[in-house]
Amino acid sequence: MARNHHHSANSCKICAEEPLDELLAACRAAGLRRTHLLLRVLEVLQRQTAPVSIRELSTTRSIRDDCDPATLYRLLQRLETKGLVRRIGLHERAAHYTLRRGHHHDYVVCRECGDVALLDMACPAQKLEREVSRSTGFKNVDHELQFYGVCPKCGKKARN
Amino acid sequence: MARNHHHSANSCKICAEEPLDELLAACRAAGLRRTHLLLRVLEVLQRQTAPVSIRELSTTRSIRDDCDPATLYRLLQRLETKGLVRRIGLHERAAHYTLRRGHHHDYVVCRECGDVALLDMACPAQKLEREVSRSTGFKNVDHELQFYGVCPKCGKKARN
DNA sequence: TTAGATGCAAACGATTTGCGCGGAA
DNA sequence: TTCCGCGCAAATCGTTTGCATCTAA
Repeated sequence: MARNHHHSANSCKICAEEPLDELLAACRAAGLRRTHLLLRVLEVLQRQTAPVSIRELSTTRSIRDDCDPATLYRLLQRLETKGLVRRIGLHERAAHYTLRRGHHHDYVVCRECGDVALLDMACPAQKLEREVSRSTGFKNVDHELQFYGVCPKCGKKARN
Repeated sequence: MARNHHHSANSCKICAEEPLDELLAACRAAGLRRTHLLLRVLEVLQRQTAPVSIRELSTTRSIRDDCDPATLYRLLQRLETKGLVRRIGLHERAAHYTLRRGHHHDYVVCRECGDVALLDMACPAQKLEREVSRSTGFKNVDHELQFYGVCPKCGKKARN
């Protein structure tokens, strides 16, 4: 089961690409310092619609040179704590991160190659959060929904 | 963020507890051998409604003695490949497993202590699988839906 | 008898942590 | 000048793998 990570994710028609300035403003407001690494990471996350792993970040050209893994982990933890990125589990070994964009997104993940595509549809779970909270007593409920399947590319390979 | 794993999961009113015999029959049909470890693992999974991690399995009284972690991992991989258990990511470091019961289940996970509760409600994502397949070209689509929140116990602690 | 399971030990990959230094505010 | 963030190195944890041995079928 090789994981290629083409990231064919189509972009969302609703979420406009947030300018870097605004992201930085949000970071400052959250008490983060305007670091070289922060800048680079935001740039990458901004142009990526699919969730990105730390390994992928750390091998990105612009980041590769000046990047210690530990620092990267710490930065993304900070960003997540401040609510600026969302951490997502995709059944890969490694966690993945996305910017928190205008509205909630769900994903389809290929079981064969790990490719992730963004879903551009009304999320059916969001309206249930309240119901879940009511029925279980859990507070502050949000959710994570992923679909898993075999992407067209891998489907084709299998048929040969 | 300590993870306690009380597993307060309430049981599902619909899924009857499957007799061990039937489980074993299914395993045999899948080509698995009736091993000591297999028996023990099935027993534990059967009485647990919440997903269980391999660590939890390996520290269960009945399993602890005769259990090498590598063997346990391999067994659960086999069981998953054969479609007998479901592997679930819960934002914990470790994967969790449940028996594939009568019908699909979703879960609420406590962000503080990691406690997992079973949700006994109609799953809103199941009917979307076809739609996702159609709109993305992914085949053989299923899904995983988890809600995250703060469980009553942890909510109380925070208020003190 | 034989393919499938196991135990042990070692490798691996993702993530975390401690500590002393450097840079943004 | 003061913390926050950084780099480096080592530790930890979950998981995988190779290999010789064992055992259910």
